[in-house]
Amino acid sequence: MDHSALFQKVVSFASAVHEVTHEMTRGVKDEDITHVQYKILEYMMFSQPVTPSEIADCVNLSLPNTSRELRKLLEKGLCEKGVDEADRRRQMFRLSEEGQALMARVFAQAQRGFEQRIAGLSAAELTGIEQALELLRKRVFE
Amino acid sequence: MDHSALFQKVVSFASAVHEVTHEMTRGVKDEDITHVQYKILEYMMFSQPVTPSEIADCVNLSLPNTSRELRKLLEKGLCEKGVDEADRRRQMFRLSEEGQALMARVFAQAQRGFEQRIAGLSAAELTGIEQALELLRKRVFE
DNA sequence: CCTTTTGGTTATCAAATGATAATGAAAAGA
DNA sequence: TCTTTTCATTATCATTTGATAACCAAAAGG
Repeated sequence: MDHSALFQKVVSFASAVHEVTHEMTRGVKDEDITHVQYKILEYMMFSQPVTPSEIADCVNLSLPNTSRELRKLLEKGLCEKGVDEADRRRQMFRLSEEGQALMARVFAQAQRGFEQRIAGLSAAELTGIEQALELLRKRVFE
Repeated sequence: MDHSALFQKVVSFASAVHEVTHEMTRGVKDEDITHVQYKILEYMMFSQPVTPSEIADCVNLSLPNTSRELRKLLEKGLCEKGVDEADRRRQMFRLSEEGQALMARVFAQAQRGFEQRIAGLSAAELTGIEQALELLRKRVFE
């Protein structure tokens, strides 16, 4: 079975998501971090604590490069490191206070952009959006 | 009015889209092009012909850098250049045969990944996906 | 005409990212 | 215990990307 038409819609949808994301997170430029460093911090926000291997998987980075970026984040004081006492090979990373504050700033600005986008929508429409998000996430985007 | 919860869902959804996109387009690595070059070709697929300025806008690239990447794509024979006779400052770019073939290969592989993701879904569910895509695109992602 | 603006190109440099090899330390397994 | 595997780090290099200045040609606008 061929679903070319649907596939093309998904592709161009993904492209739109990329562009809007890029626009909404432009506040990152005001902070002293690079784009991949931001991705790492963002990932830490949603799942803490995390190991370098997990980060490498989810952010699509090699382990050595992940390690390098984590070191930079540590130097900037944006995250903290601990050891998993159950398995002392595993290094556990989490956001520091400062890292949380940074992400709060970036998110606050992004959220303002988001609020503008959805301004004027009814409660029913917002529910529709939420359901659409969940549907796509479950069926298409893992 | 504050929609933090919905906003967070959008953020993590966008992140999932990024990841799946990355996974589906890993066929790009087999081709002799970089990621931004691929983005440019992808953009050309959906709107042809395009000027450097338009590309720069949509791919979030400065004009000089866009020009540089377009030159590389020309050298690789993946796109063609023409002049807008109405306004001879404007350069019109479009995919070459070879560029189309390249994109066809990448898309074919990506579509296989997509087909696997949606394998086993009913026609009704597919329609639901399509509607969700359109809703989100219109209300949230421009 | 002459000036200004717009669209594009080239050149150049700094920074970020990708890739790989070598190493170490802890755990798992024989 | 000894070997192998896993997780992580450091170091290094090539490539890609970002940013900026200088420049050119065509159009627009007096």
